[in-house]
Amino acid sequence: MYRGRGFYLEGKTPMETNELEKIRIEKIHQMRAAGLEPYPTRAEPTLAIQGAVNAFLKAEADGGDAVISTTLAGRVRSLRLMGKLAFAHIEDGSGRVQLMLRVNEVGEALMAQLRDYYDLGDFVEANGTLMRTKTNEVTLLVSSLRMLAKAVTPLPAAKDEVVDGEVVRHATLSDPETRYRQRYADLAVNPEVREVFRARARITRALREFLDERDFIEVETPILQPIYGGAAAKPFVTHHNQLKQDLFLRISFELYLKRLLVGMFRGVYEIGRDFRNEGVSFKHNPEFTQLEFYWAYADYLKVMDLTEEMVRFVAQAALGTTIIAYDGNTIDLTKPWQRLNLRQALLDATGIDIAACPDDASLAAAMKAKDLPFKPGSTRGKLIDGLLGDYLEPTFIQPTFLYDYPRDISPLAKSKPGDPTTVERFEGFIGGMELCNAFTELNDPLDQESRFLEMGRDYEDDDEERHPMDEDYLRAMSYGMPPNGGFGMGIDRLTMLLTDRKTIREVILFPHLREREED
RNA sequence: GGGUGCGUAGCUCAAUGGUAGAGCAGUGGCCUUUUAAGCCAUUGGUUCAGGGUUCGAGCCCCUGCGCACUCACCA
Repeated sequence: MYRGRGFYLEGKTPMETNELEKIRIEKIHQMRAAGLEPYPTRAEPTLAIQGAVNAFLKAEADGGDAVISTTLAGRVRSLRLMGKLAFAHIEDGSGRVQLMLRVNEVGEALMAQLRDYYDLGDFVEANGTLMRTKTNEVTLLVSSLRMLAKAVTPLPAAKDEVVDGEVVRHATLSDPETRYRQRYADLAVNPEVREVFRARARITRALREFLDERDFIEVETPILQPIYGGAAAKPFVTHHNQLKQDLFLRISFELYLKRLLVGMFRGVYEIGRDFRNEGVSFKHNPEFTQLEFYWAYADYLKVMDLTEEMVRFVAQAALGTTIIAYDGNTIDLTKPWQRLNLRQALLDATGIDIAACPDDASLAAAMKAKDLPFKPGSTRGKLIDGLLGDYLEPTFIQPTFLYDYPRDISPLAKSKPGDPTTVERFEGFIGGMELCNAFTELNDPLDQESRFLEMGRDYEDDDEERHPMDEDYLRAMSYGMPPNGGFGMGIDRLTMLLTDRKTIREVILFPHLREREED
């Protein structure tokens, strides 16, 4: 449940501060009155917790009685006070360690501070020596302890139990709404959530490494664009006040990246955010991260090969394996991907031969004859796209390329020689989900111009998805663009696959949620 | 945007239309090796919001808000 929040300033009325928070705020005042600073400016841990524990384990393994003295910092995750003895666990993102405080080592005053001022969730710094307790747990025998940052609001986790080295959480924060709206609390309390985002970072790093090694250059192109393009999607609109100019948030990077091939880069790529003003779902967020690359002198077959290699490389680099589990399925990225011709795959799945239906009306008639649902008035390409989404995409659990797409939904792809209705384009699927989209890029400026004009006609009644004519892009292409293969992949979806998450919100730190009214 | 479901203490969850509860956290006491939470005691609620039905509503009805699932649109 959401509550409007307020600030607690001394002498003012606390607004919406709950009982637990009032107690902790009172402790802050008491600490300051006692000459203790609850938010000191600097911390000076000598090691990360896991580093210290590892050093201790290594010293043990070496058989020595080496005394490891260290200062560790972290968040208090458990606290057990027993008068003249106390135990706590602290955690810092690298690991966790137990603290033991004995009155004869730290003195009565510190034991009293611990009792009166310290709570779960506080950041603390402890100096001491590492040892093992009677129950054999690696523990810092504390000689001094101080507050680094007092937590006012209690973290929502209840209890952690360590079973065979695995941390089991009892009654942890699990409400998805709270987890997404307060991701900081989710991350603080659920280590497996942190691991998803660590994996995500390894994935993007591996993609860069893979492309950099092959002499692609990473570039950055405009997010604010006067003309949007490169995909069939509705844009977000914004406005530049001083220039009195409406601008769009980009829906793809494509048209800018290909301009760079005109400028004599052999291979360019960009990893960044796209924005699409459309519905949200388990695989759609209004802003999402995309990788696009364009590769001079390549075609869609070379791009297919590179895609296989790249996804395999990323899985190995990020997970240490090329065999992954997704939604109960085992997916083998080691093997070559299945490659299916779109026309043949649709014929097998639906009995409709799209080659025998060269226009909107004939395809709609064929679908009607088979009792397949469709949206009246759709173009041939949109009908095919619908069939693909309904009858093919969900069946592609194992890695699959579907290739040779209808021309009218692919205005930036090059026609297949000898086939005016088809372009050299493929999409890659894993886990029943579209992962990437690529084509042999159209580099004929005259053909490109007529495609823009066709799109303008087809989408006359549908302003928002209409591709506006990009004259500067045409000018760039008319200077000469090398033949090239282009590629786009959703990084969020790749991360879903590699971390076995079933919704895109689990792989986006701050997914878009509807704004709540604060009262 | 449509359909279905859900919303109770800080967290995880109970409660035939009849006094709103439990565990954990919090608070108090005892305790020098605890381990899910040492032991004992105990506080804590605008039941998402607003209407309605009823002697009586957490529960039934209506409206709104949010979330989840799903359909549509899309990557």
